[in-house]
Amino acid sequence: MNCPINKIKGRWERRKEARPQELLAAALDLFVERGYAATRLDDVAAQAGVSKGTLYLYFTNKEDLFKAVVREHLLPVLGEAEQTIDQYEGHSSDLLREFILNWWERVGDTKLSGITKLIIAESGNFPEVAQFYHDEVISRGKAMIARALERGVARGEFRNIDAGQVTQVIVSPVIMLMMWKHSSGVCQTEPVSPIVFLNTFIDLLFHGLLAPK
Amino acid sequence: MNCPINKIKGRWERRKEARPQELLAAALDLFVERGYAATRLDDVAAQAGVSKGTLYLYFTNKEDLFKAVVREHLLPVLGEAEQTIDQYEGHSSDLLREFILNWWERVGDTKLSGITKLIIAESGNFPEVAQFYHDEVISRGKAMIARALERGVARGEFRNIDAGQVTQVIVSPVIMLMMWKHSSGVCQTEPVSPIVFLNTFIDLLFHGLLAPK
Amino acid sequence: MNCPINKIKGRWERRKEARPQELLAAALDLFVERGYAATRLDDVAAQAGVSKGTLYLYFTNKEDLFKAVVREHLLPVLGEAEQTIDQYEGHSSDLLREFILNWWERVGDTKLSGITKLIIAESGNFPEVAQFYHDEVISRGKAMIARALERGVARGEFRNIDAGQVTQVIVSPVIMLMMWKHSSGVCQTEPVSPIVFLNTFIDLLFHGLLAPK
Amino acid sequence: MNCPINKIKGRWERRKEARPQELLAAALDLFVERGYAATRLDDVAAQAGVSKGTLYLYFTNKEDLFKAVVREHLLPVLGEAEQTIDQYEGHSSDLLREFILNWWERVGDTKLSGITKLIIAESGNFPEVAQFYHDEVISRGKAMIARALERGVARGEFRNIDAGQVTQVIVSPVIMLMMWKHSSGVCQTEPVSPIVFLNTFIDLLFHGLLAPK
DNA sequence: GATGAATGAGGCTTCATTCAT
DNA sequence: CATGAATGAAGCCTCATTCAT
Repeated sequence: MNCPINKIKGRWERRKEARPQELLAAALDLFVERGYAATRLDDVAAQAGVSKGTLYLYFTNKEDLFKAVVREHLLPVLGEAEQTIDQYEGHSSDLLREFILNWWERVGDTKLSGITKLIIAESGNFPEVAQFYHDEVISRGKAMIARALERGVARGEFRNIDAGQVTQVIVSPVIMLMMWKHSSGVCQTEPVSPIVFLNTFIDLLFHGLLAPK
Repeated sequence: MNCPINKIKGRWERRKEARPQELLAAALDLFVERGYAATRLDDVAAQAGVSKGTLYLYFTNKEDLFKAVVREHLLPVLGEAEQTIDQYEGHSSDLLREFILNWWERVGDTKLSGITKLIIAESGNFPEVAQFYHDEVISRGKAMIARALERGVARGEFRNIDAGQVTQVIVSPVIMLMMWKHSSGVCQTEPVSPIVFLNTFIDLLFHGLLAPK
Repeated sequence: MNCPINKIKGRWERRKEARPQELLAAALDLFVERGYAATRLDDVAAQAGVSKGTLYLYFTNKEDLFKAVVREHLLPVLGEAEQTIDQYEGHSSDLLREFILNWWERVGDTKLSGITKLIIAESGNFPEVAQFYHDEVISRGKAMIARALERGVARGEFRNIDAGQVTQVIVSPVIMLMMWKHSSGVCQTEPVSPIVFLNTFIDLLFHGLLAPK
Repeated sequence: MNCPINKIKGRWERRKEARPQELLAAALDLFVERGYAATRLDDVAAQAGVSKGTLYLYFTNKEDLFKAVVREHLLPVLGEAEQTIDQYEGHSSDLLREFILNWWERVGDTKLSGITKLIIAESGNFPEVAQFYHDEVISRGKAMIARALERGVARGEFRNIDAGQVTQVIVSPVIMLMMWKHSSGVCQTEPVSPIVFLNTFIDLLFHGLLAPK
């Protein structure tokens, strides 16, 4: 019952079911590190500890692998955020602050930020990937922010602004941070604390830069 | 005056000047359209109307070609901006507004914005390109903005903020716009007027989002 | 009677008979539809409703599977035809006509025609398959026709022709029809009724094309 | 003027222009020997004495290479045959005999017969190739024969037959011979003289098999 | 200077076969 | 008996770079 064979069998079965997860983890790492075009499927397989061919047992091709990575790692975060917003009860500026900081914590401060960078960087060269990402991630994300803004306006908490425009403004600092994080030193000389940066931004967003008269 | 060094330098400079603008223009177009890794030197040569071999007469390799594009098209803009800032005499908030809008006009609203995107997107895969760009463009650009901010603080026009942090805040909307522009519709559903976006941003930067009490 | 050999043989025969007809049927379908090299064993197993591994329990490899298909589906037809010829009692031209039409009905108008096409098309790339097919099918088939022709000559019903040559002539229309059938429209624009074609051929074979004087 | 350099130069320039022909010759050899799917472009290049990449300087891909082979080697033969038929002045049975024998001599007895075999064998797996071949070769070839038959009927030299049907009958022996030739021993034990076979066929076609009463 | 033919390493994908369970 | 996960050799195609002319 405790012989080596059982151990081996156990390990194998566990791996069999874990394969897709291992591959997705490896793929996420490499897509984030190198981008879409530059990650070689050979390397993904090697990093997952399997051979090239094994990868094709679980994913049709590179594009399918990428989509699976997004579905596995990014969509759940979106789902949770949607719930949070729908159930929020406090002031809309707090909702936005929480949303931004949460977004940073759950995505920006994670490998996942690399996916955002990848899309911005390479979607032009891979239209199908771009389309998929837009439909599954971008449009859902934008709708969430716009809803929060409209809520603030409706409750008289915000000036009467154009939700679409301000959505892009709100989006920009987090995206910027994600980019910087993955530009590995090209765009910043000394390390900047993302939290400090975001608070600076939110501060400006709500109180402005001008000195009080 | 007639020593060998002068002869060599003279020949090199003549050569440098003779480098066909067509090649640099074609390279800029394609780097911007497809990114660094994805532009084929074949296509650059073809678009410039010369043969692939000719390209190698003027540029050692792809990297050298890219550096030449940056030197030819981006560095002059930086030089002019530096002069403007040093000579400015008005309120620092006007200086910043002018700087941002000018940056948009001279770079963001131009093919050149594609270079910024390219660097952010791909510098991780090409360390030498990253190093070059940082040294020649990023560090110079950051220094400019920091100087303007410190001027504002010194003249009592701005709250006493951390110049380094705010530099990044100021940089973000223009970089965002440049990214969006080159994400070919993936990141925005309806077209956004960059000028409107920038004014929204500057507005928030100086007056904040909160409704007046 | 009880020696190991018998046990092995017994087991082997039981195994052989147990070889699922589904696998052979699926293999026939796919070999006919796609050819030898292009049928994937994955697909054969899937179409038979078993796993790929199961296929290897019954057949050593692709070649063995193909041989089994031939043995299962083609050899019985040959056997029956041999009997028919040996027992025939009428005019040799009727024998030939019946033979040709029967051949069409039992093979040509069936999936089995695809095997003939496959052999002609690909035997060059698979010498062992070619050898097997020649020994088991071709040589037996040719012997049959030659015997019928020699019978006709011996009985004074045919001109004194070279049986080997005429064998090939007789063979050609049926083989042609089988080819056409599997060239999926490439070699014929309008659909041709095989029966009409064969009768045209037999007509010409016995009466010639020239107008009667 | 006669130095080694000149010799080398001469050789190189000659090769440059001869490349496509060398590649087409190698491709024809290998397509004929192995079929479409089984010929590796590496081997084509190697047989032409160049590297893999060179092949892609002249042909977009495998399909394009195959089409070029057909255009280069097969279409000219068709053109000549069309002229011959249009200008013929003798008896239609002589025209047909000449056509068949000429077809054998110019195509069947040549490597080109392998193309016919390839198409019959593999067109089902490569629809685009099939379409091309049908449009460029099959339909033109059939039209030719039908025209010759209709001429014979119009001049009272032939019985009043269905041209379409008989076209297929006439086509069959040559196609059969081409197949046999490329079935390398699978379908025939002793070598058969094609000329003897064709004459046997034409004989039967015009005089029938039955012994004179 | 200019050309463009040639190279060959490298990436994606397929599939017959093996083998632990 | 049956499974299906895993392998890895092999094939198509791309493209930065070289070099004879």
